[in-house]
Amino acid sequence: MAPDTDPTGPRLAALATLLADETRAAFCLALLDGRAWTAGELARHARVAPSTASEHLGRLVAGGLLTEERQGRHRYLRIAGPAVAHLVEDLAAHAEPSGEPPRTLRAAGASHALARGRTCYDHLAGRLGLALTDALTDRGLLSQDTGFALTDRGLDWFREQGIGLERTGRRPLVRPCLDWTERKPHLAGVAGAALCRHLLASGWCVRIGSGRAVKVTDDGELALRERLGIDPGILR
Amino acid sequence: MAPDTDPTGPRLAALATLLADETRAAFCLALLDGRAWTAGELARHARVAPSTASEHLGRLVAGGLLTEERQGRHRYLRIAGPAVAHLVEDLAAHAEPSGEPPRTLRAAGASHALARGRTCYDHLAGRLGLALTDALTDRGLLSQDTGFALTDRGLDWFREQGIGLERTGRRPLVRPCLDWTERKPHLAGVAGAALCRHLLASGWCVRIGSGRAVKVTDDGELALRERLGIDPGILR
DNA sequence: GGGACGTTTCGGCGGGGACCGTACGGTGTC
DNA sequence: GACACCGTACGGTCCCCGCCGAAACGTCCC
Repeated sequence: MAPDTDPTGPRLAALATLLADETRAAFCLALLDGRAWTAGELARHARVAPSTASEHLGRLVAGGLLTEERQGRHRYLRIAGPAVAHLVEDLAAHAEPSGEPPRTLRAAGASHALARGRTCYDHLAGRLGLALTDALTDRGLLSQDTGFALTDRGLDWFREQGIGLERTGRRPLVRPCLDWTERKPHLAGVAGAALCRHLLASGWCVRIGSGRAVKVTDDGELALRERLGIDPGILR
Repeated sequence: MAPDTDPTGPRLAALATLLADETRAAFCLALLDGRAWTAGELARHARVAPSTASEHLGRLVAGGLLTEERQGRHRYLRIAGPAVAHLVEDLAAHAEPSGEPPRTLRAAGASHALARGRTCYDHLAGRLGLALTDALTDRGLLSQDTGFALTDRGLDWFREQGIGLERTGRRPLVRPCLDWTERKPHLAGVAGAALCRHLLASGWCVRIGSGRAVKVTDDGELALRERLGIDPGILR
């Protein structure tokens, strides 16, 4: 029996409290695009007064979920790290009951772009992320039969493509990420982040507007078909 | 940019709210032993009035985190499933700042037993869980180099031991679980649960008292040394 | 310097929820 | 049937916290 003075309960509750508010949850979800937002942008996004946002952001930073960077009169905020991003993603995946179609046209348009491809903190998700993951799996570079791991041939492939896989700290090389639109896992972890950086750096995909949506370029369609046999039609 | 009417935020907040209370968090952590507790037991454990516990349990059940089973005048409660257990574990792991030694002697004694071996919902954790995971890894049955997956030899080993690995639904065959005492991942998922069941059924380990602590029996020490080369000294 | 802008601090309001005690219904036991 | 026991419904209290507006501070630009 756990001792009644187990400090884990209060700490778990404190952590959950940070995400237990609609405004703070909206902040964290928005920041899942992996980039830095200003306090004002977040306030407008969540439709609350700047003063309200300021308080919330103070708590999220104090709680270690976000980090801040002051530049002049701006306060830039981002998710504190991959572990936090993973946590929020995981929680969001559990919160989503099932496939529920969006209602408004604008939401439908936005969610269509997001469903096609987007960043999920530092890796790719949406149909694009899934297509990459499936292609790696089909070609025997990634094994999902008995877990989730790169094969030896997969390691070679990353090396051939010139995609470095420097392991930093305790972060896993690969990790499945189950996001809340697709219901299948896609590639995350060090390799997922490296692959995302590589596609963006090569100009194979680009960000759309200011959000987390991304789209594959013409060069990208060619490269992905050549190197991974991905049918461009899937990505549209 | 995510639409402002994205329903994910409110749902995420609602889910987090369920764990954002010390009493409810204590309930969920206690139930992580994987067994059913009565409402009264949980109330005493968390030091709240029965009526208070009843309200909390109602919310947790309504929110899908717990399931209930009525038997006579008792109300038995358990974690709703592996996904929920995983979620709570994950959150608890993030909530724990770092290795902080317990203060009271009773807590030290209890946490010592828990550190040696315990169930983590349906698989084994603590030094025992870690020793099993490490042994499987050292013998090339489990690969952690490029992800987390059973090897072909690992699949054979489970078969030889007569441990069935029936996959149910979408649950992964293996999954790393990072709990909050050890800082290294141990084996979870279908295989982790099957291994735990096998050890308990074979009498190689038994539960201590009414909690989630387990200890290895003499038979178990022999079997684990023979089959996985585990030094019994590690488990003490 | 002046003015626009981003952000923070503070006071105050309002609502939700965590808690308890009490009373009550259902269940098992003598 | 009387009694202990487990769980629940209800009323009431208290406190926390999410929100805003107003005012102030710092920064950037002209």
